[in-house]
Amino acid sequence: MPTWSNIQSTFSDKMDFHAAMETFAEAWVAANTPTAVNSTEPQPQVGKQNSDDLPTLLTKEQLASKQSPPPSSSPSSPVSPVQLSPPSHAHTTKGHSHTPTGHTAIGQPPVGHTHSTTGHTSPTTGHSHPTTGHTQQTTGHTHSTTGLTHPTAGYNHPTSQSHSTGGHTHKKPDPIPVTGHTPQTPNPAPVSSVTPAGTKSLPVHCIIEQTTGVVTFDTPECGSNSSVELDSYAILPSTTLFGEVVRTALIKLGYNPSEAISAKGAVQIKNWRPLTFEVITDDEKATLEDIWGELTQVATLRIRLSSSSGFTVPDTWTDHSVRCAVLSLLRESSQSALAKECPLTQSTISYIANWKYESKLSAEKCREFGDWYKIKIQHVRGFSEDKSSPRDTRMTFHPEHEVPQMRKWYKQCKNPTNAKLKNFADELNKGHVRLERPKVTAAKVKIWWKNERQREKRISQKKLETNEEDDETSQESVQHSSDIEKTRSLLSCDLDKSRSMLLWQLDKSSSLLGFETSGNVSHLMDSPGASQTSGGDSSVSVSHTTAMDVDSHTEGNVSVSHDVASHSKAMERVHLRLQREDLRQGSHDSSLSQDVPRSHDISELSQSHDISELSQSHDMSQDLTKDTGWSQEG
DNA sequence: ACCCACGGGTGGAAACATCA
DNA sequence: TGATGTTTCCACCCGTGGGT
Repeated sequence: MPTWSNIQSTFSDKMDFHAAMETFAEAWVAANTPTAVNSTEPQPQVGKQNSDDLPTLLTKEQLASKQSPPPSSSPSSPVSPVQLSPPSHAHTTKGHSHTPTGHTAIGQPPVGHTHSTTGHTSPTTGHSHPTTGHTQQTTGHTHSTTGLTHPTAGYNHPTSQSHSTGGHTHKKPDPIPVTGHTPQTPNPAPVSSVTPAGTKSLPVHCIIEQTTGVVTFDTPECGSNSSVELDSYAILPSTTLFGEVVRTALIKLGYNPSEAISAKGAVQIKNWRPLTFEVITDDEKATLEDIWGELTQVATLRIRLSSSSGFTVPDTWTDHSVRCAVLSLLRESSQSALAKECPLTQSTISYIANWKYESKLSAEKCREFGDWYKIKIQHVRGFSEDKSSPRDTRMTFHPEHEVPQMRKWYKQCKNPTNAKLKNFADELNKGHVRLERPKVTAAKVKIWWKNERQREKRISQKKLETNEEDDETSQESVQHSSDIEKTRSLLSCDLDKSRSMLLWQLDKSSSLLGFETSGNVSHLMDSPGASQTSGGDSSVSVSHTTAMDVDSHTEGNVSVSHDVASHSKAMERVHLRLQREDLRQGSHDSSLSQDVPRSHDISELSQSHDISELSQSHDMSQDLTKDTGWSQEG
């Protein structure tokens, strides 16, 4: 029987371990996020060995095998299945290509798992690009969990599913008509799901590539300067117009509309040469169902994006080209600023940015815009050097190019020294953004840091308030002591989830590597207090896990090996995401936070396995996962 | 006492969404 | 499409606390 360290070392030889953990993380988030597509699924038993089995990710192959055998030996795409995250993630999976052949399951997203993490700003700090920021609100959270359920919440059991996601409903209707946010329905569909309205959804296997050159599929060579940045599934309504599939899929996968401007799609059957949409059909009214309906098992939607700006001036300006130009311009300019320059009003631009513009722009307006755009493009350099133009005296940081970087720095150092601030300012000034904007000074950066601290504080206060409100409404009559009891119970529940999730991961990892996985959970599950934590509705039925080299656990002090600790890092991200989802859905578990104050630095705690510190100082929904195998003891 | 750094509070402009 | 409401965020003022 291999030890855990053996497993990991072997594992790391074959693939990027953390990439795999990321993948698990993504999948788990998907599994815990209720969506229509998810809920319409009866949790198919694909890949399920026995009723006690742990959750199984639905792989491309599995998906295909549901109705037909998998396409022989060659995978439908040459890309690493580990690649999951959209580019806007802070984390990128680019370059994680050490995937052992034949182990595609590990990296596969669950069917329909679409990222909702565009730009990944926190819900409250969700400041982002003018267009993307809004896009997040409207297009986010389109996870689907077909074939994937919570590890602890009763695998593949509908009621358990509701336990894991109970009460988490999307309050905000998705304005984009293709998201599949539909109410639950008990009617299952084997591959495609069916909404109550009768609209089927189809899982579309998407491979997103960034290309430095011209976006085209015309020549075989043109793929040589492309790099795959995402390999995932998007669940799209079958009624989606085929011509809209690329944009819709991109939005579903967490990209913002402006990125779709330059995108080009092609359909690839198995590993054949991709067929561009124009080759496939001229019918503008053709829907996804018409084209894709019978091909879900074998077809892949390859989407190429241009890493450059991507919008080329058309000969004749149409409603569509104006929209594309506007979206392109909004990458570098705010709506208001653009409205001041161009013939469109800010409100029109706002509607375009959100793709809400119902009526077409008049030909006259399009021409007017086109004329302006040509001049704008011609003088683009002149604009940047026009120092005389009355610019806003307020320092603004570019929401796409600067703020994310600053946030990264902020996370690393919340109270930087003056020297560091100066460095940050210098770094920012090196960026192309500062060619057109006033230079950043250390003082400005300092103010930003200060405001960021305030923002952070405000956010946690808001969270706290939200939780307290929830608590008031739901637990008015509950005595304090019982609150504590409940807290403990919930705590334990989450701990069980965390522990089981980890075990599941380990199990999955080892089974992928061909290790025996029928051993006992020994250390973790048998640890003192482990059994009592699983009380209530969250009974953990982990019947097989990987025996591993984990240090023994003692009450009040968890000393998990570093290997496991490194797992927990990945799990942190899962829980952070889950928490963000919870926040958005306004269904945070109140009782936890009531008794458990927060810590502002997760990473600090992730280093520490001291139970008291953990239990006292953290938002449990994030951090319970950090210490697997731990049980709450007062 | 003075300096410095920081947090709290807040004004007001920018950015954005929505209404009529 | 202009007007208006809301949210976000930069920047400033002021009080406080630590160090010298």
